[in-house]
Amino acid sequence: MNYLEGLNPPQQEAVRTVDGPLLILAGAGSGKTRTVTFRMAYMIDEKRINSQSILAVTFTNKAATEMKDRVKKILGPRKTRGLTISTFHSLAIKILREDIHHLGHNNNFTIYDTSDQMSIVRAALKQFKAEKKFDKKTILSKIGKLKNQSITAESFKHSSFYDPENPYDDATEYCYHYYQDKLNFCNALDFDDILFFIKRLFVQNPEIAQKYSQKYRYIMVDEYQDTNELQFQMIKGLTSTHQNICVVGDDDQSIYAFRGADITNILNFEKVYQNVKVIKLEQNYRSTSQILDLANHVIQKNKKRKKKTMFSTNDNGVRPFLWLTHNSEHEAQIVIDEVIQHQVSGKHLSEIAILYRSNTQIPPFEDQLRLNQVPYRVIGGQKFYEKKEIKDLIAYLSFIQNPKDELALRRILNVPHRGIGTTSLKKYLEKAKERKETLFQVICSESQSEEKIKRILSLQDFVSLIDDLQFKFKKMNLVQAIHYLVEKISYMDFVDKSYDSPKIRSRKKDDVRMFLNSTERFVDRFKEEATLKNYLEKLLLVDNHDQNNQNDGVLKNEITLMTLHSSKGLEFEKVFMVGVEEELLPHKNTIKDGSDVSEELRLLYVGITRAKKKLYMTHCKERKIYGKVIPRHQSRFLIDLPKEFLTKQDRTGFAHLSETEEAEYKKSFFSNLLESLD
DNA sequence: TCGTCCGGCGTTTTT
DNA sequence: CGCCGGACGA
Repeated sequence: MNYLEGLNPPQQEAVRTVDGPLLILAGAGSGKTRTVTFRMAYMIDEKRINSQSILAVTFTNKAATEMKDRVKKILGPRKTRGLTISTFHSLAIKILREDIHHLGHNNNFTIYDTSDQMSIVRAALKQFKAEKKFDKKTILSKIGKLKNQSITAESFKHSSFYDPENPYDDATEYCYHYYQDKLNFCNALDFDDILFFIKRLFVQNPEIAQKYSQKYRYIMVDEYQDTNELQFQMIKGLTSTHQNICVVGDDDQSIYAFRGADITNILNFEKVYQNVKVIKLEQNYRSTSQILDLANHVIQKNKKRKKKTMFSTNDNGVRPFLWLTHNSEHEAQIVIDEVIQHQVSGKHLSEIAILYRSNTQIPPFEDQLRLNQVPYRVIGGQKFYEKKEIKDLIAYLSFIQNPKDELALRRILNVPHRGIGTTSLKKYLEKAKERKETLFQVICSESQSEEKIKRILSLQDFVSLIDDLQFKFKKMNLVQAIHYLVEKISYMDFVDKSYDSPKIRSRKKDDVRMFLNSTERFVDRFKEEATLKNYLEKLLLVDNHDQNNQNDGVLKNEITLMTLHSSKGLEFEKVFMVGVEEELLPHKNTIKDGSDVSEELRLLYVGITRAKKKLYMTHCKERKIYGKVIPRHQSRFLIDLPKEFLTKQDRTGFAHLSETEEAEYKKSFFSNLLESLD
């Protein structure tokens, strides 16, 4: 097969450039995934490079899976075998499971998620006892940022990041120590640690970095503009024995600085590696030229960027709209009116997306969609494994796997209720601290007590339950063992007792069943690889976006609602970007004290470039914020825009319609009203 | 030990 | 306006 056919010259150049550092600046809709997957196929099939020495790194599992599927489609499963396409975190975990002992840690570690982190910081703050109240979220994000800068709890106080005048730094310093001690004690790592440990491993033992670098002779990184400092360091380590590094990205689509993404990684790539070849993919195959013109015009206001201008040979199309509406209800109403028009004209609803800056904008749209019985799907929101019931069961699994996992133990100790509440827990925790033992060790020895009081008896029951479970999980396969667990602790009965509303009860029990089903799917898929450890890892790293998406690639007839952030990488025929107004885009918190709003502008750019054929933006005259009506203004990014870029229409009256259209509209409005009264 | 009431606060998100 | 977390009472 000729892997260069059907590609434009810069795309071909990118495919052919296999050796040495390569930076592909791939603008929105420029056929990036196509180029990258063809490049891998070319390397394996044409250049006869062993697939085992090729590594592609992505951010999300979804992107990794997609890339794998696309390469498999080109090469077939046989030639694809051995190819590693992985997220940063999965790869890092794989390396740590093998080599973390060089840092004096146990490879049996557990991974703590955000809510685990929060409960540790909460406990730390309780012990810190300051007059002033500190916000645990702020502390946690400070700790995360420090880890990203390779600052340990010990080095914080002497680092340039520590400001003795700032009381928050004092609290952070205390909490960081408490937090990290707790993690160590529990044999746990948080998401930042996973990368931080890789860095330390590679720095302290360069021969290990070299080992992996020699294994992966050809490395590719997707969405490079989103990498943070530690991810950059990890790639540096992996390329310590060669320079075959291809990074792909678009600085104009960098929207994750708030979580540590460092745009200078892509801007400085040419300085870090020698003899970098730069290829720009500037032809857009996605949008009409009027949509693209608007996008180009908007983004050029950003000064710090790699210069690149997208062009297309597509149709002119329809000029994008900006609609002014009364309030958020009216905004939703006219958007959904348009959606219905699309629907009655017989077109597929999967062609439409509603994009917003903040999840708080969702309710009026959901109301309107339900009212009109338009099928829809909201992306994001609460993750499956964050639901209480699922967390309970996962805590059992974590504890069975890692008996040092104190958080898991605390979670399950009184679930279902065994009469071991916070008072007893506190007592045991203190004893554990005194004796330098784990919580479970204390509980075991307490249960040995001769006293035949209720508390001791239930402790004994608990200890023998855990004993039994550990045995069963060793002996049975995962599905049988988890079913046994749910039965043994009568978890369904516990759920029944926990909620009054029958509706919520059945929803929660469905969640549990869904969890059991997903275990079955996991075991079916991974067979003998389906260990408890692997399952826990998979659960935590699972992609928020594809949990509802176990369908077979057939698009459902429903519209999609999601944040601008989630929309990156996707495309739709029609896009409605709603709430394009000051304090929402740019968001309120980015406006204050002359801070940088360029990321907000890029967010607008990402939204615009999702649209293939039609783009509608909206803003309101006023909006209810936390129950209070506030006057609103259109986004600064769209003011002063020359007329030829955008059709601005006032939809609060009928001014945008001709007289006959107005009569038509009023007629249909009143007949709709009469219908709804039936 | 568990339920209820009140006060505070409120982005974006992956792993 | 609504959720979450802490305090306090049964």
